[in-house]
Amino acid sequence: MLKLSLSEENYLKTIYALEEKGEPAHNQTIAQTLRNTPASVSDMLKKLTKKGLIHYEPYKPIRLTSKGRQLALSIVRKHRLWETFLVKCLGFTWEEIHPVAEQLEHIESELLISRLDEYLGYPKYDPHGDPIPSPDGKLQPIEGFPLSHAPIGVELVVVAVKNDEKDFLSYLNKINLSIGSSIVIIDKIPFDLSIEVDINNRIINLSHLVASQIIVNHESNH
Amino acid sequence: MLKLSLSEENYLKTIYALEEKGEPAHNQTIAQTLRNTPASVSDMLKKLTKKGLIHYEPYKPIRLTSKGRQLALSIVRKHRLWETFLVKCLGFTWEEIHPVAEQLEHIESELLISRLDEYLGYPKYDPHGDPIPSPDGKLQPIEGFPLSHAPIGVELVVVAVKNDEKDFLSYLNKINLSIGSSIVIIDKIPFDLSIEVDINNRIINLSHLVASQIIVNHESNH
DNA sequence: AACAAAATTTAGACAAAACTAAATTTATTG
DNA sequence: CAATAAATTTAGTTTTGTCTAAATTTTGTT
Ligand SMILES: [Mn+2]
Ligand SMILES: [Mn+2]
Ligand SMILES: [Mn+2]
Ligand SMILES: [Mn+2]
Repeated sequence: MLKLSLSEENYLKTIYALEEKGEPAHNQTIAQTLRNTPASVSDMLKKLTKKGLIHYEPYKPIRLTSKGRQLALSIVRKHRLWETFLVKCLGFTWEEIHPVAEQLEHIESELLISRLDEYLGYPKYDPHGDPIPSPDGKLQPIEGFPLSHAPIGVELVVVAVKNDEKDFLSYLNKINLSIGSSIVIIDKIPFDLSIEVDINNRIINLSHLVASQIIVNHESNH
Repeated sequence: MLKLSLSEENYLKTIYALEEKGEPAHNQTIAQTLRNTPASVSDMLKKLTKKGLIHYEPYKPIRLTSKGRQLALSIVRKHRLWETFLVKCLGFTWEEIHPVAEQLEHIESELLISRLDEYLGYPKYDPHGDPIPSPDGKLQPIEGFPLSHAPIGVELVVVAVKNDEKDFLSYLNKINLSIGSSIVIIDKIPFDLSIEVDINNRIINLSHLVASQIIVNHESNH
């Protein structure tokens, strides 16, 4: 199977992540995510095209080919399995794991990943609630909806968060919110779209921005 | 602390390994180990000198500075902790671990390594019997001597092997020899310096080359 | 000590992945 | 529908780490 460089892997993963979020993958978006210049991105896009990993027509949004998606998914699988390992085995907190998993995801060993998967008990979701792709690249979509769109007065369970940034996750720690937490919306404030919620019998106000990145459901996925 | 590239780390580790084996680190030796040309090695040695990591005078053997040794030891520490993890947690055999640890040793995270160390119960030796440097670069030397130099008729314990090559380790698997195995030398054959040994009540002949790379002691280190 | 052989360094080139600045293409809008 | 503005590509550099071929230094041998 095609061997990719570290950079190529990071580009593929970025394009996949945009696709997953439903955002069109434009040069600029990729450049911002990777903190590269658009000129560098142009160069790499040509290279990935030549390798058959993306569909690329200048100025049009970039799409992964099925081979490209397959490779991207295998990197995402590794990322999420390592994140799970860091939390379940090594006692990392969810805001500490992303930068380490960014490195570990590039380790190349089929055996390592299948053994890690087994060791962890074949987890379906990572510590942020994101689905872990199976070895053949299938993934179980998250069942849920943003807390910002949930009804008042109903008991909800947090199943995922849609943001890996340290500041966001530390804030959730501070208000004692994690995957599996129960939440009830007490009130909605029309003025700024913030909501008042009950988390572990403590009432707090969550901004719309925060609430929109917390995915909840009526029962746990796990 | 000084940040090293992947290549720089591999050069430092190679120089350290030669030093550990007592072989003078000449350009050629380093080139062979890393499968690079002597010209490339010359270039890198200049760079490492400028960074204060080696003592380098053209044509003289290369020695690590104390800063260089410190960095090399931290890579060795990571390598050996990961090897231990692969065997103890993921069920790898000792001939499978080296290439994977070669990749994992470059992951940069203090927290990751200290947590891994803790998770493994602060092991003193890796699966090949090599000592694992402490966080401050101290290492507990192996107590033992080569099987080729051991006396006849005495019960011995295997404490280490001085060769990581797959072929060598697979052979040891085949004859059921591992760290902790009991061995008694039954006879020595002067003609080719091979020895007849009893391993788990099976008598076999070991060549001098093999016996010289098996380190034994009168009792286990572990 | 002189000379051949071996080891090492130097010179010059190259590929990968980034950059800046300039040119070009596409999008927006008055 | 021009004409700006924005996005993207192209051209030309740079850095890192490698290579080959040639020059140089050291070592070993008569
Ligand atoms: Mn992550
Ligand atoms: Mn995650
Ligand atoms: Mn090893
Ligand atoms: Mn080892």
